[in-house]
Amino acid sequence: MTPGSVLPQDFYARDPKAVARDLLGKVITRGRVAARIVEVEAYLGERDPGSHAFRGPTHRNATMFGPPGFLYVYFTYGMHWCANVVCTTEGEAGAVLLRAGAPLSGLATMRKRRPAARRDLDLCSGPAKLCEALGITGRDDGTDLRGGPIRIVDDREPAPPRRTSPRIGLAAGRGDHHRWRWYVPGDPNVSGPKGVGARTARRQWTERPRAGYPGEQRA
DNA sequence: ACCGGGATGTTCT
DNA sequence: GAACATCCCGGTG
Repeated sequence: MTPGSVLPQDFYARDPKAVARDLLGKVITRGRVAARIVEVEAYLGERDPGSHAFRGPTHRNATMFGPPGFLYVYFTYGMHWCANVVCTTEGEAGAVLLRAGAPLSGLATMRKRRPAARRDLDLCSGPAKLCEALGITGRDDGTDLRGGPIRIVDDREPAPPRRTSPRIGLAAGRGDHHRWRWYVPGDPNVSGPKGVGARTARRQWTERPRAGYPGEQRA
């Protein structure tokens, strides 16, 4: 993997939907562990019923209201961490949820952190899995993505193919109809809806592999 | 393969 | 007391 350049703050100081789209294909790193981002979701802040910031600032979502280019990490379902990238400007709470990645390097470390993963395909194929593989916890909330332990870099690979879909896991009426999820079609690490109709829905959302995209992993 | 349900604790009603 | 931006395991076909 080429070294790559850290994404500048300007990259994050935009509408979360634009940031989400442009984050596909970028690389998140922690030490020697790295994954290519293949699935994200945009959350628009106080005007988005699906966002943690919908009801204004709280202790939990404070980082979202800070400057762009920082990591917002939250705890959910009593046992999982999820990581977001803070967008727009200080005082606004736009963010992008990192939902899945394709393992690039440090796979041995990932496997150690995620003993439940039976295949490499299970290492980063979900928001909480990605956090666990990269060792992201609440301690990393509020850290700078340009200079902290966790960084997002552009390794100058060509932009991957992109698709959109409704966001996953939102209750009805929480903005679940907006197509604010972006993913790389055909990448097997992309997470999908669980439960009834998963197979049909997954086909609809993930579709078929396209031209071989660098970093795309077939395990 | 495809489901169904349990785990587990913080946040907000 | 309910909801929750989830994951994993074990049952069944």
